[in-house]
Amino acid sequence: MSDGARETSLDTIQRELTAFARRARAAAARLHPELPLVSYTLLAHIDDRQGCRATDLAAHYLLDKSTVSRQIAALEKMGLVERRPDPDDHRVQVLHPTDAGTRLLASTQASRLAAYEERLKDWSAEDLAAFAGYLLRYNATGDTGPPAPIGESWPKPRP
Amino acid sequence: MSDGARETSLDTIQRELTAFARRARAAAARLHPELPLVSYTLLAHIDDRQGCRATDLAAHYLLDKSTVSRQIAALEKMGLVERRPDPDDHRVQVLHPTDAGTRLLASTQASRLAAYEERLKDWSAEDLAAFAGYLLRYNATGDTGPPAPIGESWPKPRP
DNA sequence: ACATAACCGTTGTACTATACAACTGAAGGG
DNA sequence: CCCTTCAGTTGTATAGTACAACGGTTATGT
Repeated sequence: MSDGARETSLDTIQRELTAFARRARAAAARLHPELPLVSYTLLAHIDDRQGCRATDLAAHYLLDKSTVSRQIAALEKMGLVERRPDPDDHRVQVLHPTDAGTRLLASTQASRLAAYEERLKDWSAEDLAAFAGYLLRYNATGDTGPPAPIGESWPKPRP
Repeated sequence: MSDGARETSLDTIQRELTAFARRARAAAARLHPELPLVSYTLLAHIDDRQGCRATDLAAHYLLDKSTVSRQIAALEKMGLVERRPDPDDHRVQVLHPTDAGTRLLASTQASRLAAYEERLKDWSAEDLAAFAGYLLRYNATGDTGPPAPIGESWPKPRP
């Protein structure tokens, strides 16, 4: 297969992922004016890994700690998460969703899922699985899940 | 029963696409501090469809016209696009990239492509093609949302 | 033919998300 | 004990965005 085909694929991937990114927020905002996209994402993560720290969130999403701090503050003010002191280390705050947070998250996820189902209703289960697999694979490269083992092409140290 | 599998795929797609969106901007900013993501995207579109109107951009990216107006103004101030009056309709401005815009876009696209190549170097050409195909299909499927402003069938031709 | 509607773009205002830098407070080592 | 490192907060600045109100332009209906 020619390099041209590979380049075309890369170009398409770049273009389409970017196009998606451009619309994701707007779509999310329309779908859930109550729980902004970022808050939703962080809340979902907190719920997923119960008891995570703000620093974990920052590392996972490549966000500045100040950004996370403010987002968490907002979530707390909305009564969706609570901070618990870590007895072992008084610097850290352990984050947990409140009942309200869990409930709101569930309902948000449900309607979000419904929107995706609507949008992807014509896709076969096989295509969905394959697409999901590619996305996972894509995001896994260069992700900050398990401490990056290898070269890590994106660390971007500040000069 | 395998509705569960379908739901899992949908959930993964939703989660991973969102994760991507979360990082796209940061990554783009690090990669090209000179040309912000949004400006880049709009400039690319203007270059792609030479002679498009601001309203086209707004419709395509689901942006408010005021947003596009300001972005265009910024691009113009940077000397990357120019507005030409449309003789047939004095309301519209026809947008064209300047030489500088074309050049900057080319260099930006090149290094962006290189970043993707680096990131996806382990993927086979077949996987890249399949992933690109899924993304195209995803983005091409009717844009959802309560507003559903206009028919907007999204032709999305690829050059 | 003209009033009215539809449309294109700009500007004023406000809000979210974000970064960077400076700071406080808490461990952890010499 | 200092000194460094780490977790989080706060001050400040900027991009990106939406919504609403507006001015100019074209299309439509009676």
